[in-house]
Amino acid sequence: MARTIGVIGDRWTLLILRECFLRTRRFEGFQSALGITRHLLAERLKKLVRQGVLRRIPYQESPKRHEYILTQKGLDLYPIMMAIVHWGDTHMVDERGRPLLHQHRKCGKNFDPVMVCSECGEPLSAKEVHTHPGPGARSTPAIKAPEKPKAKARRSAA
Amino acid sequence: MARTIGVIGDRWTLLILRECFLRTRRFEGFQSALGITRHLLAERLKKLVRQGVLRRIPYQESPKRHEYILTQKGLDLYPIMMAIVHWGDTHMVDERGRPLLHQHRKCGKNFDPVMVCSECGEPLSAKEVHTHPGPGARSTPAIKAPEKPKAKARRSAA
DNA sequence: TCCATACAGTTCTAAAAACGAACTGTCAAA
DNA sequence: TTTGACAGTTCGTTTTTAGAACTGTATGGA
Repeated sequence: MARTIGVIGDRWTLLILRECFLRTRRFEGFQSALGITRHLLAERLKKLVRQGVLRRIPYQESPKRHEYILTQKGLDLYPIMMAIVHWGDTHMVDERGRPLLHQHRKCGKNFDPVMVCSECGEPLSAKEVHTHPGPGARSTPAIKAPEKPKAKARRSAA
Repeated sequence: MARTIGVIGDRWTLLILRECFLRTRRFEGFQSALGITRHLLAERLKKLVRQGVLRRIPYQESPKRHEYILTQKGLDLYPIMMAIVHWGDTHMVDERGRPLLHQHRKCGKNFDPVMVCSECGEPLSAKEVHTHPGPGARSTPAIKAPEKPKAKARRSAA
C-alpha cells in the first residue's frame, strides 16, 4: 500500500489520472481541465511516465509534441478510481446529486462498483477479512515513511 | 472524486486509515507504526474526525485520553484500501512477494478483490464503462482545484 | 515581414506544508 | 523525587506548491 501511495498519493496525481480515463491526452488539456500549475503538471507527468503508468507518445514532429496515454499498469488503476468515485457518491454529494453516472456497456445499466472476493464472489467488507503476513512481509511492523525522496541534491547546494 | 481526494488525497491519510483497519486506535500507535511527525498526525486525526471518518472516543479519564475508531463512513473506505493494496500487489511487489495476504472468512480462502458491476455482476474494466453527466454535474468541464484551504488566517498574522 | 496565437514546457519568487526536535502537562509506578 | 507513558504543541528549518512570466517552435493572418 505504501508503494502504491508513492505513485498516486498526492493531491494532483489521481486527478490527472482521472482525466486520462476521460480521454484527455495532452498537456494543455490537463492544465485547463484541472487548473494545476504548469510546473507541477510537467513534473507529475514525468513521474507517471517514469513509473510506467503513462506512456509518452509523439503525435507530431514539427515542434515535437507528445501525448500521454495510460499503459496497462495505468489502466489497472481503474478500480481505485471507481472506488474513490463511489465513496464520494455515497458520502460527499450535495443536494444536487452525483456529478457523473457510469453505464456498463455490457448490461446497459447505470451501476455502482462493488468489490467482491475473487474466490467466492461475495461482496467484501472489512470485518469479513482476516489479514496475515505474506512472503514479502517486513520484519518490523513499522513502515518507514512513504518514499522519502532523500534530499535530491539539486544544483550543488552549499 | 475531487471531494474524496480532499479527504484522503495526501501522503499520510491513507496510511493512517490503513492502521485503523489494522486495529490501531491510539496516537502513539499511529505514530510509531508510521513514523509520521507528531504534528502532522495530530492534524490529520483532527481532520478525519471533522470529516466524520473517525470518531474520537474517551478510553480513560484520569489524564483525558481518547482513541480513534472508524465510523461507518470510514469503514466504507475499505474498497479503496483494497483496490490500492491490490494494485500494489500486482504492479509493485519485489521478488519477495506480497507483504500481506487477505483471507475471506466466509469462504476461508486467500483472495484478491475484484470490482464488479452492481447490476449484472460482471467484472469491470475502464473500456466497458461509459460515463455521462449526472444531476450534480458542473456546467464547466474544468474542476476548480482540490480543496483550496483559503489562507486559513491563523492567529492575527502580521 | 511583423505580430498574434497554440502548444509544451522551464524558470523564478513567494507562500504553504512537512520535517525534526524539543517542550508541555497529567498521571502512575519506582 | 524522579522516571516513564501518553497525547499532544510549539518552533525553526527544509521541501513543495502556487502563481506568474518566460522560452522556443511553428502556424495563420494583416
